[in-house]
Amino acid sequence: MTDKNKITIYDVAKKAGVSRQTVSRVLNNRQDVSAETRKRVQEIIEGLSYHPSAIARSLSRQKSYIFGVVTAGLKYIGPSRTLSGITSKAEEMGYGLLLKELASFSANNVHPLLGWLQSHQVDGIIWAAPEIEDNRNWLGDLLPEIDIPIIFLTMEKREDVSIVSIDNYLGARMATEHLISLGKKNIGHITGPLDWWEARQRKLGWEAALSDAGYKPSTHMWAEGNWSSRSGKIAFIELLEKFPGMDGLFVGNDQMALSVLRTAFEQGKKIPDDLAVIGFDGIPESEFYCPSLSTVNQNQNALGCIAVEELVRLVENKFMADDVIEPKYITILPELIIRQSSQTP
Amino acid sequence: MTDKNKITIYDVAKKAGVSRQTVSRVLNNRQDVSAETRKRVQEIIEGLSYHPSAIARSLSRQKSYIFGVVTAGLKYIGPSRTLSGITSKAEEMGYGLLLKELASFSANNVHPLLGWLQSHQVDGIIWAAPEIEDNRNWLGDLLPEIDIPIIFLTMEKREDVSIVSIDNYLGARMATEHLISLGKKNIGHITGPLDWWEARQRKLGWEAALSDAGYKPSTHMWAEGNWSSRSGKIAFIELLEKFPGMDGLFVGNDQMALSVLRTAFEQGKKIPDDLAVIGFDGIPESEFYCPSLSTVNQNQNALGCIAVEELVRLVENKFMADDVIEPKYITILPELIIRQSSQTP
DNA sequence: TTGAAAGCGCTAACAA
DNA sequence: TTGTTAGCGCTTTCAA
Repeated sequence: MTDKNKITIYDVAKKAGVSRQTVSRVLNNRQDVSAETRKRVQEIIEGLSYHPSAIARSLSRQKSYIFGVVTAGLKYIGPSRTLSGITSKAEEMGYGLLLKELASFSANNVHPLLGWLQSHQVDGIIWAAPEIEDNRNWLGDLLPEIDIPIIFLTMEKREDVSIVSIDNYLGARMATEHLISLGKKNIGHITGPLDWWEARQRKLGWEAALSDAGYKPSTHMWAEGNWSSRSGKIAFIELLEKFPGMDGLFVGNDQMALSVLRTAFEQGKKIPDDLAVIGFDGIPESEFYCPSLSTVNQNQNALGCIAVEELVRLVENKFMADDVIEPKYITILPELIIRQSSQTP
Repeated sequence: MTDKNKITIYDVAKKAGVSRQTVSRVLNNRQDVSAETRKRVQEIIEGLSYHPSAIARSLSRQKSYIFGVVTAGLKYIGPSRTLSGITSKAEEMGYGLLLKELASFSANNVHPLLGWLQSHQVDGIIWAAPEIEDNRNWLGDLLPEIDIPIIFLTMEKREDVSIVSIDNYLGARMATEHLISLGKKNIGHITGPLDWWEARQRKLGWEAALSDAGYKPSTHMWAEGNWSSRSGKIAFIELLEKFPGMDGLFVGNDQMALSVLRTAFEQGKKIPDDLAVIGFDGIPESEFYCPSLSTVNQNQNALGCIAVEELVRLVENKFMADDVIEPKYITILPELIIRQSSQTP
């Protein structure tokens, strides 16, 4: 390790025989520096392998080029895919990321977290944790106090904030209508945990598709899971009992669908003939389930990318002009992927 | 939004009728403040909902309480599980995280990235991207220039840096020995991409277990995949041809094992009687494969946690004392999970 | 084209 | 127990 005396702009200036401002101008690519001086300074910067302190810059510019990201459930694939979209787009747009993962999905006490982000002068916040129960209640109280642009992911439309969401309702409709188009007449549904907004939206889409086709969704036709494969199995067994005529099944996510496929196999049910199955998410493995799983693909990577793009818009606008941008509700369309589990023979 | 004039320590001081220093003392919980003054200042802080600027603090203290995290492949479950361990432990230890995801696993040009982290004065760096090909070559050149403690995840032992690794070699041995203990005599292997250090370690473990048991590993007994389910299928088909007597198979990860199970089913091979299969990783879904998959569980969450703990040790030591800590190579033991795919009938 | 002075918001060292 | 003075490393006036 080299000695700890870090090199500052002052060292560069001294060595170059110019003032610190001049070095600063070179660093910021200003035009008012003679070519000659610029070159000399640049060489010295190289030679000293000097890195200007981003922290000092942030302080003096009052802009950090850092976004705060609040996420939850990184050990699941969905949130990480979104995060991956966020990192790549943020990199592209020249922003760094300060990451916080909530201890639980439904974490409610966001006050200290917001304070922390504020104190770190993030230029904007991406709220990528899902909407569950009342974990958006803080918005009413705290939002007015925050002077930092925020963009939310996957939550119910509100007038006062910008949101990017995948259209879960539409995806569920598409899935259900697809099963109907197969000639299935008794279509069940395994929901996600219904305190999740996304799970409720998917259930609504299923109900709407059934109603539109002249069927009446009712309680014996659905069961609630919690996204996990284990819960999917339990819900499926429950459904087999209370909805014996079921010939089609829309499952709230792919992981639950995995154990549906397996349990159906164990029980001698033929898929898709006896029972057509479609999942939700489009995780890469679902193509290799046995049989391969039809699913509704949601592009979570794009979700993250779009969130960053929109946030950059909000932020740059705040710094440049003073005309407030209207909050937007941006919707991403899901996409149907048909595979063996719901293929017409 | 409230007005943009942010509240500073000066505003608090003025309102409380004390100096900024006194406010600073209250903020930092110093003892040399009268109870009375402290209380008054605290109330004003509350009332103004004042958040001290972490950026200004970092600048003046020369310590940011931020770690840089370099990761790759967040869209895959492994890296995200590790990241999740990192976030939770960092939170617990009072550190924030500045996140960078490499554009590709094998990204080689880390120079600007290191510069960026340095300029942001991170107190330490967690290098969580995997070791592939020559993407550790920069260590020799750049490491001496970096004055920031770094901890690396899952890479080959070196004397000059601290490393936390899961013992891939041992895990592979355990898996293979387990198959041997079942009475299997012709045990194949589907490797990960062999430019990955982890994949090579697993292959070595498989070879060692075979040799120790008196079998001779040879080229016709293994095939190379790239971690994906699709590649697993291709490799399996290749193996079926060139190693027809195969009655046991150690697969480099669970996703590839998924398509092995499926392909075996399609070909009428009975698992585990005709072919016993074991994977690697222990992803939650593997329990619900059909049949459920035996696997070597690697606790990636713990990997992240331990990395943070060790890094905190390095960092605090650097700030407190000046005696250099010896680099450590910490190893995490994997764990065998036996399920249907390798169960004695 | 360059430099001097002031300030970003905070803390450390010293005085009172 | 409190306040004063400097300074963290940079950028932004303004003047030369």
